[in-house]
Amino acid sequence: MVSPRPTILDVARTAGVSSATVSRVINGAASVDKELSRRVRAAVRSTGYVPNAMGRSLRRGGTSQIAVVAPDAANPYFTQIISEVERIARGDHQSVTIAHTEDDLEIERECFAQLVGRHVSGVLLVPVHSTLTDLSPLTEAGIPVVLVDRWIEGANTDLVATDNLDAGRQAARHLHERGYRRPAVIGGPSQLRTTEDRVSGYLAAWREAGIELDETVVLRGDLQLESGAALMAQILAEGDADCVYVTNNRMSAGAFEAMRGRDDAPALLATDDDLWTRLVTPSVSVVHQPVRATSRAAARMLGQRIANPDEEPSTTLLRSKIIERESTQRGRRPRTDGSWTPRDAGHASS
Amino acid sequence: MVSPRPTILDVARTAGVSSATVSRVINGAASVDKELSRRVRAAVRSTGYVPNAMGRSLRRGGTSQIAVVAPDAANPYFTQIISEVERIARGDHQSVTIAHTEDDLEIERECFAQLVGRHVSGVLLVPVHSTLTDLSPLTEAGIPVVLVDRWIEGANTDLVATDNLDAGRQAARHLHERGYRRPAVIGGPSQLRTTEDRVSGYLAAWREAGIELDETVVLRGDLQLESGAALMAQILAEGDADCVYVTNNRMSAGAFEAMRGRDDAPALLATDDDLWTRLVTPSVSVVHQPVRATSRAAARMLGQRIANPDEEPSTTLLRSKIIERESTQRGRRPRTDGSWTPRDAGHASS
DNA sequence: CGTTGATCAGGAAACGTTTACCGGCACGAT
DNA sequence: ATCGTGCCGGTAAACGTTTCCTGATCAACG
Repeated sequence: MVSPRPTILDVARTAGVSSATVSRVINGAASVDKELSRRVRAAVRSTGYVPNAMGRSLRRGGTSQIAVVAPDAANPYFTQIISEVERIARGDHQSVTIAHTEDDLEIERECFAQLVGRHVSGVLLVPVHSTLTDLSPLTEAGIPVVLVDRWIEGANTDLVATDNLDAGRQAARHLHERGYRRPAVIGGPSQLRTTEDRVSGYLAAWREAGIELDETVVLRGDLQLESGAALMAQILAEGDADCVYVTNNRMSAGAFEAMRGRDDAPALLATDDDLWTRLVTPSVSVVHQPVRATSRAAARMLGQRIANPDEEPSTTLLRSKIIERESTQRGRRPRTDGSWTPRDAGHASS
Repeated sequence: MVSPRPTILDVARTAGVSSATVSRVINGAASVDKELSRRVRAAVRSTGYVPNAMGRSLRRGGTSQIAVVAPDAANPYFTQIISEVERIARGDHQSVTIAHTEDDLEIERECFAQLVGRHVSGVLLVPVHSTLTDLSPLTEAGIPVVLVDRWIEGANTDLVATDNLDAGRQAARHLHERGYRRPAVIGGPSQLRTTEDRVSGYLAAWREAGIELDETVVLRGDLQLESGAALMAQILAEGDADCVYVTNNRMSAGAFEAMRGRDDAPALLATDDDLWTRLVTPSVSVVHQPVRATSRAAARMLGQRIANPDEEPSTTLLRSKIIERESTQRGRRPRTDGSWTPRDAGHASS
């Protein structure tokens, strides 16, 4: 049905030269006679030849593929990393492959083996677990790894992440400065270092500000929207807190939803500058994670680590920043000016 | 620095057998003596052998990689397709590579050539352009292609998309049933078939309902948020329309933003069930595109097309559905119950 | 006991490319 | 005129795997 694809030999025959010359013309390495070069290029066009990447990689001893491995496609870093790393990869004639580990160590392990077998030139990794993820298959195979967002115990590879401890401190300071004094916080699973650091920083900053805290101010969810809603409902029911910091984006949305229509709601400080936070009423103040900058830094770092494998691994921490909106302002009544009403259709004339 | 990776020959030597036997054990095809098989497996473990995918693909004459090609990572289909196709790919021991065309025909062309060279086993494609995208490099190389979301003129490949004409009609009917009579619509660039079909369906349904329309009811934006905001501002300034249908998600958010704080705003019917539409006040009725179902159908279809390349291409159209919220309800006053106020911090005791 | 058939392991070729090596040719210098 | 040098093109090997084909061993059957 489909004619067999032309190989370099077909091109060579058509141009009346050897395969070596064709290769030289294609890769532009050595100098080739003008006339021959012209004939070769013509033959490439006329045969529709496209170099076989498998043969090439086999001979060259390495692919030019960069792998991006993340727990899931919903991870906010994922698409950002993808577009950043693609930009860099395209310039370097590399391609990008991806894999999702679905937060499963076994899948992650298997995935590493595949990447080793495929001789990828580098890996951007958001690991599943801080202690149980085992990088050694990759590192022993000499594959450069850059960790993104999550740290791995004892790994000496590059790391690019946000300074979550600092993010938590900034959150606490922001709320304290605005006069709030009875904080609560919705954290993630205690093994997850990112959210845990945010919680720690938050608590530390409140204590430094002279506020006594008992352990009941920390509630832990599973990062999903529903869990944020449930925990916020609990906070509302207890009625103790006057401000709540939510440490991830999905739970932030849930928390906001649980507060709708409540007059006695505490101030809300959410995480991630997602679209909804500026569209809702009242608009929601957020701790903005520098995802774009992080992704870009990670992609760059991998690029230079591939070019230069034997340098010392480095750690880059990027700072979050607070975007202040209405939800943490004192005494604001956004409901009187922040919403609109669909015009009554009855007024319409046809 | 890094020890060379073991090859199948190292394993063979260690186990005292030939490379052929090792290959047979690994691939589990032919039957091998129990004892030898045991020795081979032991040797694989002790050497840390991982098969070289390049050698394998070269010999087998094909990789097991599925490519996903989309204009940009922000495309709502992108992450959905990724996770669906990955699920299928993993079961089939395939991996997934991606490429973004950045809405650039030249990049898309180059990308196709790469995929041909890499002998990918199939491509899921959201094409850049309905008429200018040229699939022939892929099809001539015998690579199965499934188009997602966007149609290509004259291509006889599989297509999975949403029925946009129907989506537009549903939008019009929804608004008409609720008593609105002076419609407007914010469309995309007229070459973009998806939004254009929605606009056409919308206009057709209004006309069928006996409403006279002139051409001024259609405004065209560039799909970005800012453009939606600008066009909605224009509609508000003219004050003619009593309801507005916005044909893509980004412009929908912009349109909503432009309506905030306006008492005389028309009803809003947006596109895509994004998170913000249910969190804002008033919540926004939407035409929900079945992205998940579409992605899943596309991934399945590619799977079976790879398994079975010579069947007739098919077209699958999935229906949208309307999710009714507050923004298209008559006479609703959501501002009185849809928003909340951060508690005044002054009330707090330390 | 001999022959046939089945089963299974090994040798070697093949996939398509790059590149080390070699040889030939042209040109310049002595 | 002859030799040396340098440039450039071709030949062939090599990358690591799979698989065809062959040969050997063994069992069963005539």
